[in-house]
Amino acid sequence: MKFPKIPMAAINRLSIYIRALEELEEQGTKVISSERLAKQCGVNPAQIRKDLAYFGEFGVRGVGYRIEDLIREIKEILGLDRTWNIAMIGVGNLGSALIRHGNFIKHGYVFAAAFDIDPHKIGKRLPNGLVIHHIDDLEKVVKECDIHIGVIATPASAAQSVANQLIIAGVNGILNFAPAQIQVPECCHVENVDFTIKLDSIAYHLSTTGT
Amino acid sequence: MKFPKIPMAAINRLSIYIRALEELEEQGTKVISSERLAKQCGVNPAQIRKDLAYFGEFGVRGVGYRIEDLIREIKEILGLDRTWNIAMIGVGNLGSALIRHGNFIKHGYVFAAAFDIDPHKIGKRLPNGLVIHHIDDLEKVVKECDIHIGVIATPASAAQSVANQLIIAGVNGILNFAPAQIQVPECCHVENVDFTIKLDSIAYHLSTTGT
DNA sequence: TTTTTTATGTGATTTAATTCACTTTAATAA
DNA sequence: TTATTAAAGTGAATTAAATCACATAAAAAA
Ligand SMILES: NC(=O)c1ccc[n+]([C@@H]2O[C@H](COP(=O)([O-])OP(=O)(O)OC[C@H]3O[C@@H](n4cnc5c(N)ncnc54)[C@H](O)[C@@H]3O)[C@@H](O)[C@H]2O)c1
Ligand SMILES: NC(=O)c1ccc[n+]([C@@H]2O[C@H](COP(=O)([O-])OP(=O)(O)OC[C@H]3O[C@@H](n4cnc5c(N)ncnc54)[C@H](O)[C@@H]3O)[C@@H](O)[C@H]2O)c1
Repeated sequence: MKFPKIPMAAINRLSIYIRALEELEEQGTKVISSERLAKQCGVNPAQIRKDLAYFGEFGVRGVGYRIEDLIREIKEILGLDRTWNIAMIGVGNLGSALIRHGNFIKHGYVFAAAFDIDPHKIGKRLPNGLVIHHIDDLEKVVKECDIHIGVIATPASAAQSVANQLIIAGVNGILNFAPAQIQVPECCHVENVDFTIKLDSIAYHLSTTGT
Repeated sequence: MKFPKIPMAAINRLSIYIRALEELEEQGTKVISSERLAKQCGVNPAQIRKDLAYFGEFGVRGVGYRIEDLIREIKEILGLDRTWNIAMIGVGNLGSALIRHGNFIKHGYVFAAAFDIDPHKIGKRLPNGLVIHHIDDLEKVVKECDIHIGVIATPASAAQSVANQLIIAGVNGILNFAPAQIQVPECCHVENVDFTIKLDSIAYHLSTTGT
């Protein structure tokens, strides 16, 4: 494969493949074909082979993919052969639920610092041991804790200003839960999570195919 | 337009247009061109016109779109010209944060009932007044409360069984927060929310464009 | 060894989505 | 009333993504 531009959808599928492969590994399976993996992930087998082919040759013809190896390879492709330190901005309802959640650490994501603007919250210690910093200490703490990803869980009205502060602090990856379209420079990558868009899509389907 | 098959991406964009339009309406704007709306939403103007053209003609040539009318039209397209009653399954960390969250009601989504399997939680009253039911009462309560959408916020291990119960109860729209691939019949529409996939995508971008 | 089997890797094809570029229509100015 | 301007609507072109179908290579069987 020459100079392929890699579709974003392919990257997202790699995450899905990893989930399935890890489950299979737990069950003791050693090797799997693109056909069986495809069935488990609900995609086309050729899709899996092509997605992987963007990055190299990881299978054995006539045999399939060695699961242990493939997991390692995909993790390396995605940059998951390390841990990522995350800053949580906005320790409210959602922010604290996310920090409390144990699943992120399993995937190598570590909440390394938490920030808020509410004076009642600053200095408080969370169940997992983190102390809540003032948002104005962001740049300092980001450097100290080697943070590369920021999660925005503030009200929408604060989202853009928080994003600006993150970028000044040198954070180039942002996961935004606020229902606001934030503007960032080219160097920064933003992923938005908006549950209401998903609900809207469900409502559409229910409405069009008899309630 | 004859018999267009509507791309799923178009439906999701309609939600984004609504958000922007509602913001504009609050600011007192009455009319907007596809060009200005496109800039605000970060898409191509022709995209907006084509997305809308799947459903009819809503603009005025030479003028633009009357915001109030367009909001109403899009809401009707998406089936948002009504309220939707939702059941929350799994009132843990995430489930209770979602129920507590005030933004859903603004969009017409009402948490009408909550369910869990933990005996300590059954019968407890949530801040918003809902009583937590046992999951085995799902079918009965779904009927009583006219619920059409189910949100799964249980551990992944329970997700498939919960989905089965929802479908038996006649719920055909599911928003699934558990990191599990659930199997449902044709008639049921599932949307998955998986934050770690978004984080993986951020990790990939940070890794490829020098950390 | 040689043959058969199996499943990857990939160029070619098909399908889908997006964008362009032009036509149409409404409003405004001359 | 007529010309001009602005922006929606849309068929055509482009671009991107997904799938097919077969050549290729490894392993197993003969
Ligand atoms: N809670 C949910 O289930 C849910 C669901 C979907 C979307 N969201 C979105 O997630 C965001 C957070 O929701 P929530 O329910 O946790 O809200 P919340 O009000 O409980 O928490 C927001 C927190 O952000 C803090 N904050 C405000 N401005 C800040 C700033 N400039 N810097 C740092 N911290 C700041 C507040 O002090 C508060 O602690 C909102 O944008 C909401 O729309 C939440
Ligand atoms: N909390 C988060 O921030 C977060 C983030 C991403 C994904 N998730 C996912 O969301 C789900 C919920 O996460 P959580 O942190 O709220 O977990 P949690 O353990 O706090 O809550 C799960 C709840 O589900 C209930 N439950 C278990 N089996 C059930 C069943 N069969 N029927 C009804 N209720 C049942 C449990 O009693 C518990 O109250 C998990 O799958 C998790 O992976 C959570």
